[in-house]
Amino acid sequence: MGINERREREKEAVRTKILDAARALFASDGYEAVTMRRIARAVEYSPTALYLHFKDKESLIRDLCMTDFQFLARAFQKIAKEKDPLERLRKIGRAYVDFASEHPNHYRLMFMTPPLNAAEIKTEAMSEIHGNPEEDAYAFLRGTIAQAIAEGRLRPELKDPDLVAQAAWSGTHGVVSLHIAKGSDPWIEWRSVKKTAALIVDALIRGISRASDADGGGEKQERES
Amino acid sequence: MGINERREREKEAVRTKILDAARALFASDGYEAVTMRRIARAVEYSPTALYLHFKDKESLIRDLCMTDFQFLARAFQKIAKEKDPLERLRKIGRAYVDFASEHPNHYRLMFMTPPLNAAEIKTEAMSEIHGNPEEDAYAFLRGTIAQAIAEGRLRPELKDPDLVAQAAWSGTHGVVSLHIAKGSDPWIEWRSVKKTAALIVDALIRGISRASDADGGGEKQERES
DNA sequence: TTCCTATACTTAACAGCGTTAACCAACGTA
DNA sequence: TACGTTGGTTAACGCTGTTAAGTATAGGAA
Repeated sequence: MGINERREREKEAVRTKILDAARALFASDGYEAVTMRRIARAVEYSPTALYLHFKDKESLIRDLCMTDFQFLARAFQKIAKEKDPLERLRKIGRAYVDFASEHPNHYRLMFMTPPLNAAEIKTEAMSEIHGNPEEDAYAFLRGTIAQAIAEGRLRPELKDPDLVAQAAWSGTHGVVSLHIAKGSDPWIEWRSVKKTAALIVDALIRGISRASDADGGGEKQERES
Repeated sequence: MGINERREREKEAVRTKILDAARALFASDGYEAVTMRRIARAVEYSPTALYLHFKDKESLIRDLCMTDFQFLARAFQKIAKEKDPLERLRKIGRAYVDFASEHPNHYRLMFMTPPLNAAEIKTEAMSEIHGNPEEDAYAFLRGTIAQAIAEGRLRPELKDPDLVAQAAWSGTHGVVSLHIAKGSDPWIEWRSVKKTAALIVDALIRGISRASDADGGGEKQERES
């Protein structure tokens, strides 16, 4: 009965082939270049063939994102060995900024574009990932904050790990998304993403740390154009 | 010879009529509802008539934005009377978040959507606005930071007003843009924009303030769902 | 008054988009 | 050998931004 399995394998193969083509289009030609017809041309199928593998463009894109989210989560995993939660927080910030700088088109898709169907669907594939710090980048960040709170490293009024995690996330997201959206605006003398991100991460960590802790960290001054 | 002037007035009238219709569409039906044909239907002209008044959709949209930028700058003007730069900074943050919360569709257009023509054109109308704190919101923010630096309120290593201004901007932008783009993601237990923004603004101000100044501010704890 | 030209506008059309309906050919099964 | 399932196709619909070509009208000149 390996015959059905073989078919499923083949189907899965063209599925990932489609996803890879879409990803390549994103990376090379940017967001608006990714159309169903161009993806189809890239994989040498008719445009309608894509609909045998994905319900519509929206869900194709969402599938694309999901693997990218896991990619980011895996990047975070390399930081997991850092014991000190505040230092880990700083490294998370750096890894996040690196990811966004290296994959701006993916970043835009993942974090700057509201889903077309305002109410998103909870697929089962996602519920496995969700909450698991090894595959869910937000959970990893949240866990780091929770540890900092548990160890009494944060100011006493900061007791909600979600709130603090979202604030921290917002900091780095703000820097990178502003650059992606407005970085070509000639009216502003932009400073580099790296520098701005370093400043905001340092200031934020100082700002949420308990007084006795607030002087540490952020010591090394990076230089750049 | 008032005849040409009258014509020009009439032309200007339908021009603003078009812009108003587009703005209304944005506000009521959101970003992707704004199409040339729908604008045209709203003003009771043929779709192609819009091209007599705007080069293309891109520049129509940009014109729309420009008046919105000025609207934001005027909102900031109400804060100008606040003398203390750090307190003014806090109020800027609040006003910014309020603006974004009240006009999410405009916000998305203004700050979350990269321009189609990567290289933006410097129109003369813009060069009048640029740098003038009364019409340029960024200039107003930058000026506030510069004052704080001049008065010795910031940590000594923070000497570049653009860098600090961009970091501060990124903080609030991060919060609101994350909510606009991902606020309907059911996997995250979102905290309110207001609360998150208050936290990040307070923490940031604490984090960039000179040590002697860092304990002040951020005293009142707002409550909400 | 009559002709002419510039101007504001329209209709028709093009190419590309996401998506659906109808059709077709090949394969595994009975 | 006949049959239904499966993976693919072509044709088409209604939408998008935009251009080309045509039309009516208003103002100036004869």
